[in-house]
Amino acid sequence: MMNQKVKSGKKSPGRARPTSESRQRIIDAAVKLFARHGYAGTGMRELAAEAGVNLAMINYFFGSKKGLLKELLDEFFAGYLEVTRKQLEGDRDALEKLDGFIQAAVAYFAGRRDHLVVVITELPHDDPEVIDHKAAWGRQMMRLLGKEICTPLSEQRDWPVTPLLLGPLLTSMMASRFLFAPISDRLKDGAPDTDTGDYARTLSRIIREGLMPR
Amino acid sequence: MMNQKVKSGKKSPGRARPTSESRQRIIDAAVKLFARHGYAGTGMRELAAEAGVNLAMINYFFGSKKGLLKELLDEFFAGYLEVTRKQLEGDRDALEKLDGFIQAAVAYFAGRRDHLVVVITELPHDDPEVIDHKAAWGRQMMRLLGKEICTPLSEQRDWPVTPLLLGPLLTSMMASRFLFAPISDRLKDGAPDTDTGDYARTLSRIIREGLMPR
Amino acid sequence: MMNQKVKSGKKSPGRARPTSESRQRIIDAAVKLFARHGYAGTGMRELAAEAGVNLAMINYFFGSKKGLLKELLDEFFAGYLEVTRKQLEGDRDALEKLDGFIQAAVAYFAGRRDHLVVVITELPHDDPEVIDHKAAWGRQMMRLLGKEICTPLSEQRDWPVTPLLLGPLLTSMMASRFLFAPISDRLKDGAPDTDTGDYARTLSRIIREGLMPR
Amino acid sequence: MMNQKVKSGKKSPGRARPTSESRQRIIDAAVKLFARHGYAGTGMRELAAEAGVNLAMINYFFGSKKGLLKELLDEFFAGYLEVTRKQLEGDRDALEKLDGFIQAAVAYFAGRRDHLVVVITELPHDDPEVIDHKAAWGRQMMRLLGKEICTPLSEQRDWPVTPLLLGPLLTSMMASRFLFAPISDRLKDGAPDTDTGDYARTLSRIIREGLMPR
DNA sequence: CATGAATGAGAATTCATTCAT
DNA sequence: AATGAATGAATTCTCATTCAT
Repeated sequence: MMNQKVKSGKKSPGRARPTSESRQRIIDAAVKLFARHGYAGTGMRELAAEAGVNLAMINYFFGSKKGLLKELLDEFFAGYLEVTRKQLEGDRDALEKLDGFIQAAVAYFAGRRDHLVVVITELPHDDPEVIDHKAAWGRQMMRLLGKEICTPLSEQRDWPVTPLLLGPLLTSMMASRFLFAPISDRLKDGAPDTDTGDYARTLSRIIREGLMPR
Repeated sequence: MMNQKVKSGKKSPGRARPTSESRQRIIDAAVKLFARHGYAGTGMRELAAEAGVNLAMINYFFGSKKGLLKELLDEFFAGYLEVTRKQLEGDRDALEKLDGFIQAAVAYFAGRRDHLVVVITELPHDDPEVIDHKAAWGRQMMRLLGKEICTPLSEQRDWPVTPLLLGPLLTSMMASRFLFAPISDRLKDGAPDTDTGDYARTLSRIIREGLMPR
Repeated sequence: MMNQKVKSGKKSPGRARPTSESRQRIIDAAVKLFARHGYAGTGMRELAAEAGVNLAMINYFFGSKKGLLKELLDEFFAGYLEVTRKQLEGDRDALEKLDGFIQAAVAYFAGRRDHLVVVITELPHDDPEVIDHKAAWGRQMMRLLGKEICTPLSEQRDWPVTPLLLGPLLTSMMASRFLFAPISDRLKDGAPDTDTGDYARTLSRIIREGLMPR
Repeated sequence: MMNQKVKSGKKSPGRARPTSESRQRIIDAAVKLFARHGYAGTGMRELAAEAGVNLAMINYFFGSKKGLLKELLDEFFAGYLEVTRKQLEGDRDALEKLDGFIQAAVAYFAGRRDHLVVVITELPHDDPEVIDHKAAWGRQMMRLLGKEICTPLSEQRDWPVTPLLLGPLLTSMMASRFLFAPISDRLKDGAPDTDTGDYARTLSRIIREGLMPR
């Protein structure tokens, strides 16, 4: 009845894991295909084929398709939280922290576009098994944002911005470019992609100063 | 191969359509379920049951599941574009237009939360049959934004903001609250939802002035 | 429960029938499509579309899909039997009759290729409702062939040929060209079709003299 | 899109194939049912039940229902061509070859009545995916017949018989008995079947000498 | 680790038919 | 005579998963 393997993903320190090569190929294929066709829209046969791996291996390694999804989500969330923590904790000025966060997070997103898409498109779906993973992560993000950004800022400002607004808002803004990529690619007629650094800087500026220069 | 029904959706003025009642019930059920379990994650049986309609009627009216999806997307896009056009065209100041747009669009999103979720979560998926619909809509949005907002503003500002950045960005920002709703609901511990109008005003302010007061 | 129309096809003398034009269009479409995709392989939607007629009309006129098939079979059989009778009855020499029969039957087949294909491909299928039609017709053919051809010939020959062999054999021979048409067309590389009359004459000759000249 | 199984059918010598037993049972059931109700008229449920196999195994082994049909056709064609080649190649007299061919082919048909019926009734249907299989086979038959029978005979005779006529004609003649079997069975009132050998001899004689004795 | 076979449930779609208008 | 809506069963095919080897 129970999965016989299903190494629970967050045991050993760092990144150690037997990672039998096949395992990693499955993850890579999953990220790619889930991002393109969605989680539910991707079949395990297709996945196994893309990974060049026997179908049964997926369940062997991850217990189930959903286990694979959780693995991906956790991978992404762990990294995102780490990046956030690194930028927000410390004793810099709140606005500087925010700048640093945006730079680092955009870079993180840019390096994991497919992961990001999977995370975002699965966000609103209310699978009870999956939603816990997301909420647990969200709670930590909110706490950080509240403590390091919202509270300090609210003292200098006449209107409040809660972490429950700011968290989703920032994430959405930074993700927008990658979420809309398939459409943007069609519309930009061969024009080159903006540099990721520039993209982050623009976001930073908008967040801090708004669209109009002073 | 071709659907023999699928009345083309944009003939008569206003909202007239034979709308045999069943048809509408199917659409309503689809919006609801697609938003909760995703397009691919929703079965047609479940859909028919929710709509209280015979399974075969879905294909009878929409030709295919994908035809139904396109209908939903087009419905939403048409309304969104109309709202946008109404706010952006005219001879007001660009920033006033932007304010009006944000108010109206947030209100539009708030009234169609489920539609919105479907549209956003399907955005990055690259089904070739569906992507055209999205691109066609995107093109019109970009044109409007470029002409009415980006061009005027760029004259008063030293750094450029292209519609290809602004369109996705604004949409994502306004959508973020609704996209993250299932998670936010878990995290806000019974605190009441912010009023939609307040939400729009906050966004407006951030867009115009940034996070820091002057 | 019972079909409310279903005029039984062999009532009125000659060919009189209201034949509301739609009715004929349905028959024509059915012959064409049944010949190309088979009876079971043709859907009634496809059929209605090809005939330019509302789907429900088919059952209105013919009671059921099978009723339509029987109509086609009967049409063909009646004509075939008529042709056969005309050529075999009378007091000519048996071999002359056989010649006449082959000429007339090949001409009849050539004018109703699609009918022929439907009849032949449905021959071996054992639908109990349909098999009676075919058997009833077969019986009459056998009787004619036996009386007018086999019996006379057997007196002049040392080996017997029964109508149960000759009937299927002749029909198959004459039909072979039309049965294999889709393949032959691919293989003949643009060479023109043999004239139908020549085809009949060749068959006649083979039947009478065999492949070797004396 | 592509079947991942569908082992290509003509690798190893003789008849070897993994043939997991289920596979063969499916084939046997298909031949039987396709012959009785036609290809399109046979459902896969019915087929799986008859084979005593899980429904999904059919697609697992053959990719699709059509894949299964092609397998059957190819099986039959390969054997038929082999029989033909064995009888027609060599340096015997053309008429002797023809005799040998008829004996062997009738015997082959008699041993595979159901296969034969499937092949013949699918012949005139113009499914583009299937027609290639049939044409490829037909081409080889025609070439053999032309070289070994038609060309030699045409030198001794004043009227030509092309392989495009003779191929379909011979096949139809030999098949006629099996094609018409359900009807013939009804009409022969319990009389025993003619022996297959006698049937072949009669055909041979007709082909060589015609219906009249010298 | 890896594989091929197998399974039952479910997928989307189409079926022939009916019926009120 | 004709139509559009509706139905329940059946269609082919794919699903995620399991298991013996």
